[in-house]
Amino acid sequence: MIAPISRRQTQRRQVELFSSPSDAAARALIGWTLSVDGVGGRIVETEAYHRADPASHSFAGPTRRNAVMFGAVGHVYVYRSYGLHWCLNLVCGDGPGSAVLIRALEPTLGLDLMSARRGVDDLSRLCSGPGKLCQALTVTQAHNGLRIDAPPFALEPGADVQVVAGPRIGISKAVETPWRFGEAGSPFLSRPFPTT
DNA sequence: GTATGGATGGACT
DNA sequence: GTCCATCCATACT
Repeated sequence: MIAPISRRQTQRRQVELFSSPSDAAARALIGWTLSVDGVGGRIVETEAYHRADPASHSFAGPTRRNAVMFGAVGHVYVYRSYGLHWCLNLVCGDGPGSAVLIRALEPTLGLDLMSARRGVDDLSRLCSGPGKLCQALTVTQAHNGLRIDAPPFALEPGADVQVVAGPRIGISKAVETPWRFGEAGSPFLSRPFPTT
């Protein structure tokens, strides 16, 4: 059993993470534990976006919808997708307009609550997609702009894991930029990574 | 003012 | 594999 790291250590690692370029941050986030009101799990899949990226919401400059992306790092940007689902991003990067989309979690905290919210028992389908994990953690527009290092959110570093990269999902521009990251072999991904 | 399309998920064939 | 539910920022007219 590994001793829990100190709060100070956690803060130091968060600051380092938030200020990294979004692709490095997206890769580094794999293995961290994210929770909302004590419910959540290990991050196993992310995608990076940044200001000069045609696939990014921030590409066209600041708007009311994406304003959080141009604000302070360490805050969450929540947006509605296809009029139906919510997607959770962590603002982080070496310049304004960068963020990391949290795409999948390995459920570890509050399993019963997440199952009930999702109406699904299968752990591998509980948080295996950006819209699913928001439903499981009850993340909505109301969370847009909140800090990820303060309640109801919590973000804790985890052990290093083997990370694989691939093309991002569901975008029509910059399709080949390999800025989707995931834990190698995890059964909790939204989709498998292409085998290279 | 109207048109459009997207960082999706689930139900269905 | 296909289809559809249904919101909102943006790009037009």
